[in-house]
Amino acid sequence: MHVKNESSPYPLTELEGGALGVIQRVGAATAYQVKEWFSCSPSGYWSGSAGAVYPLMQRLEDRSLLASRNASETKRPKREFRLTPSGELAFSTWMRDVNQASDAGYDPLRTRLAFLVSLDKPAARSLLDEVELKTRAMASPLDDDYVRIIHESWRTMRLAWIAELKQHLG
Amino acid sequence: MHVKNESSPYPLTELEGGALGVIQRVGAATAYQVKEWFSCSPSGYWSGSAGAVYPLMQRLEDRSLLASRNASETKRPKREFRLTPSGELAFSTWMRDVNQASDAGYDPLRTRLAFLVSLDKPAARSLLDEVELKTRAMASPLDDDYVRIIHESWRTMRLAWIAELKQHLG
DNA sequence: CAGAGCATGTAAGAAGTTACATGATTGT
DNA sequence: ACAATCATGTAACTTCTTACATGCTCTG
Repeated sequence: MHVKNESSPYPLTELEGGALGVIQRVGAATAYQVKEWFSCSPSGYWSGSAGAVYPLMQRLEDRSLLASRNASETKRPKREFRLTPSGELAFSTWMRDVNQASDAGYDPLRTRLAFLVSLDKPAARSLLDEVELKTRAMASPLDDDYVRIIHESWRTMRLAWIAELKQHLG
Repeated sequence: MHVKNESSPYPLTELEGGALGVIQRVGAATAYQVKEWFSCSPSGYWSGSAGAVYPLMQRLEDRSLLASRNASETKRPKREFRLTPSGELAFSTWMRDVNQASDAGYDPLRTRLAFLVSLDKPAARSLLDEVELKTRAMASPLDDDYVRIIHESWRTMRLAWIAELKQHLG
C-alpha cells in the first residue's frame, strides 16, 4: 500500500505544480493569491475554490516543498508561502515531465466532437458557432503579459480548429 | 443543501456524458466496453478505471438514464446497458451544453507554457521537442472511423500550435 | 457606515484513484 | 495446462466541490 509521506518524491499533480509555479513566478504568495490566480483561468478545472487551495498549500508545506511565514502587518492574518529548495526542484521536475506534459488532458469540446455524428447537422453547426463565439468572448486572463501571450496563442489555434471543423462539416 | 436524487435534472459531468455517448453510438454496451472505450483515449482523464466506470453506470441507472438487462449467454455474468428515453434527452442536452463545451478544460501542456519563462531556453525547447515527438507517436484510437478523424484533426492542430510556439521561442 | 474585497479556514459529501478479489472463456 | 483477456465488482483512500463560518480593511 502506497502511503504519501513528506519525503516521497511522488510526481506532482497539475494543481500542485500550478501552485508551485505561481509562487515561483511571484516570489512569495498567500493561498488567497494562488486561489485568485487559478480563478482567472478560462478553465473550470482551475476553479480556485478555497476548499481545494488551502488544504493544497498545507499539503505542500507538509511535504517541505513550501515554507510559510507570518506576513501579517495588521490585525488580519496573512500567511506567505515561498518555495523551499526541494520545492524548486520538484517544480522544475514537474515542468520537464514530458509524459504528463504530452497528455491530451480533458477537453469538453473534443469530447463532444467524438459524438458529433449523433447530432443533426444544424445542431452540430450551431454548437460550433456558439462555442466559437464564447471562445472569442473569453477574457484575456491576468495582468501577466507572458500568460496573456500564451492564452492568445491558444485561443487563435482553437478558433482555427473550430473553423476547420466547420468547413469539414460543410 | 443540494441532494442528488433520481429525478433531479443536474447537468451531466463529462464522464457521465461520455458514457451515455458510447452507449448511444454502439446501441448497447456493458460497463466493461465503456471502460475499454475510455481507456483508448490518449488522455489520462479518460483512464477507464473499473472503480470509476462501474459505480458510474450504476448511478446512471439509478437516475433512470440507463436501463440494464442480463445479456449473459454462458456462465459468465454480462450486464448490458441501453439508453432510456430520459437518457437520450440527457445526452442530447449535455451535447448541446455550450457553457460546458466552451470550457478550456485541462491541458498539461498549456499549463506548463504559462510557466515556461521559468525554464531556460534549451530546457524549454527540449520540452516542446519531446512533446511534439510524443504527440506524433500517439496511437490513433479505436476502430471508430469518425473518432479517428476527430483525433487526427486535433493532433494536426496540436502540432501546428507546438510549431508556432517553437518559432516564437526563436 | 455599508458593502466589496481580502484573508483565513473547515465540514459534509461526491467522485475519482489504486489495489484487491473472483471467476469464466478463449487461444496457444 | 497456462496465460491473456473478458467481466464483474468492492474497499480504502485522496482530493476535489459546495457551502458555511469568521473577521479585517479599504473605498465611496
